Amino acid sequence: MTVSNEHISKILREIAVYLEMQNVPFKPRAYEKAAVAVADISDDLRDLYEKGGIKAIEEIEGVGASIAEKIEEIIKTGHLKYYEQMKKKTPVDVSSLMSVEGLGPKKIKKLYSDLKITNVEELERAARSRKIRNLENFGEKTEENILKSLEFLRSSGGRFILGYIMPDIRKIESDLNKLKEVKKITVAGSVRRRKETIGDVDILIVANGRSPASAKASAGKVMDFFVNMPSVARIAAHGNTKSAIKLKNGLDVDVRVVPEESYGAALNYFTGSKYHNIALREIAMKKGFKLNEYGLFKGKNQIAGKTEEEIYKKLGLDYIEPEMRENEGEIELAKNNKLPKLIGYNDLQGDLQIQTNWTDGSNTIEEYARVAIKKGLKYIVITDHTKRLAMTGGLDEKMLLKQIAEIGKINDKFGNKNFKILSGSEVDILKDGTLDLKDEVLSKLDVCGAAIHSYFNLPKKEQTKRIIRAMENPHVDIIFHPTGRIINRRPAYEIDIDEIIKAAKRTKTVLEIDAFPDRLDLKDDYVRKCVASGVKLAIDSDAHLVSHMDFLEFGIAQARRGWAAKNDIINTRSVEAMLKLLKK
DNA sequence: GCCGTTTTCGGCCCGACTGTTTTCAGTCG
Repeated sequence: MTVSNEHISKILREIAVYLEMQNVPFKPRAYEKAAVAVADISDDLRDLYEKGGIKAIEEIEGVGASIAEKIEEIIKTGHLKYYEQMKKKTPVDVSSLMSVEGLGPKKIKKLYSDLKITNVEELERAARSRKIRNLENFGEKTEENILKSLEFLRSSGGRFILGYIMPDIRKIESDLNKLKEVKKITVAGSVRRRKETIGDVDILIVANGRSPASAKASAGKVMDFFVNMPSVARIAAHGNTKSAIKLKNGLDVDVRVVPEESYGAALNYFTGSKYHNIALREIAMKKGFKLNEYGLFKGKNQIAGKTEEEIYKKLGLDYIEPEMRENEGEIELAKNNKLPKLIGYNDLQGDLQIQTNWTDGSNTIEEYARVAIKKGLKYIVITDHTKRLAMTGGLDEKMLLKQIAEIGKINDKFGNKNFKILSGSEVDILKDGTLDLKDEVLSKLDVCGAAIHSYFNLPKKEQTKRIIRAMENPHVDIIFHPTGRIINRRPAYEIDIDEIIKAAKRTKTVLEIDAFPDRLDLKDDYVRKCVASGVKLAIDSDAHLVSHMDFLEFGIAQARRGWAAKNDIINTRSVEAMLKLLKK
C-alpha cells in the first residue's frame, strides 16, 4: 500500500476532528495545522524520511516531536495505533461526514452517540425518516439543510476550476457593481489569490450612503438584489452585513458589506489564506495591536484599516500580493524587504503553444494571428501535434515542412513589423525519450516544444529518464505540460521533479506553465523550485480555439503563485530576445 | 501538541450568522 502525503494529511485531519469531539483544547488546532503543512509540501514524506530520518519530518513547520513520531509510524507500518484506537471508539467516516455542510465534530459525535450514524448513507436515511430533528440542539431546519447539502455533494463533488467558473463570477461582480448603492466591490477569497480550484466566492462591498443609517439602507438593498438574482438556487443566509447563497450551478457565493474605513482590513481578512491571516494577527499581537476584519487597533483606536497597504506597513511588512498569501515564507520575505517583484498580468508578449486546424485545433493559423494581434501580443508559435498522435492527425515531416512554408507566406501577407508568427511543434516524446520526428526537420523550427502523451504509468525512474533524454536533444527548447496532470481527472505522472529541474538547468531547456485551466502544469510549488534554481519558464495557452488564448491570464496567475518575476518567463521578452534564450 | 524579539512554560485568531434556544452552542470562514 502506498503512503502518500495526502493519506498522512487525512489521518492528521481526522485526529483533529476526533480530539475536537472530545473537547480537548488546543490539540485539534495543532493537528489541523500539521495536516495542512503535510499536504502543502511538495516533497514526498517517504523520501524526506528516507534521507533525513525523523529529524527531517520534525523540521516541517507545525510538526513537532509527537506528530513526527506518528508520521514515522505511518511510513514504517502503514498504520497509526493512536488513530486506530480513536477510530475504534468512534467508528465513523469522519472525512465524508465533515464535508457535509453544517456538520462539525460536535454534531457528528451527537449523531453517532444517539443514532449510531457512521457515514453519509446512514445520515441520509436518518434525515429522510425524520429522526434527526428530535436530537437535542438539532431541529427541523437542520435536518432539511443536511439533506440539501447531501444532494449538492452528490451533484458537484465540491470544488470548481477557477478558469472555467471565472466568467460567472465576473458577471455577478459586474451586475452588483452596476447598483447605485455599491460604492466599491472586490472579489476576495481564493479567487483573489487565484487558486487553481475554488470552493466558494467571497465578495466584499462598500455601500453608498452619507450617514450610517443611509449606508445601512443601501446595504439592505444590495443584499436584497443579491439573494434574488435569477441564478440563485438557495439562500443560506440573508443579513445586513453578510449574505450567502448557492447558485444553480452549485457555487456558493458570500457577500459582505463593510464600512469604508474597514475596507482594507476586510479585504485582507477575506482574501486569506486563513494561515496567512493567523500569522498576521500573531504579528499584530506581538506589537501590542489587535487585527480583525474591521482594522488594526491599538487599544480602542483604529490605526489602520482603510487599505491593505497601510495594514502591512504598520505591521512592519512590505505589501504582499494576494497570490503569495499562503503563509509559506512570504511574510518572512516581506519583513526583510526581499519579496520578489512578480510578473504582471500585462507582461506577456507572446504565446508559445497553439494548436490549429492542421491537427486538433479548430481555428486557422491566420485566425489565431488576428486574435493575438487584437490581444496585444507580438508573436505566437504554431505548435501542432506530430505523427504519433494519429488521433489528432499529427503532422509528419513532410506536412510540418509544408506548414513552415505556409507560416512564411502568412507572415509575408500580413507584412506586420510588430507581429510575427513563428513555426513550432508539440513533438511527441516516445517511450524511450526519443522524438517522433527527425532532427533535421526539428532544426528548421523557430521553437520546438516536446511533450508526453503516452505511457503515463512508467516507473518514476524511467519516466524521469525519458523526459531528461528529450531535454538532452539539442533541438528541444521547451517541455510542454511537464507533469501531465489534469485537475479533477488525472494525477501527474511519477517523476523526480528535482532531477528534471537539474537537467533543465544543465541543458538550458525551458519548462512550461501550461495555462489551460484544468492543467496549470507546472503547479505553483514546482514553479517556485524552478525560480529558485534559475530555470526559465514559458507561459502558454495551449489553445485549441482562439478564445482559449484568454486562458493566458490563469497561467500568469500560476506563475505569480510560484513567485515568478517577469525575468523568469521567456515570453515576456521581445521575439528576438526570447529566441536568443533558446538553445540554438 | 506546537512554539519562542512575552521562550522551555504558558499561551494559542476572531466575529457573524443560524438554529436552537430564551442566552447560547456550533459552524464557518
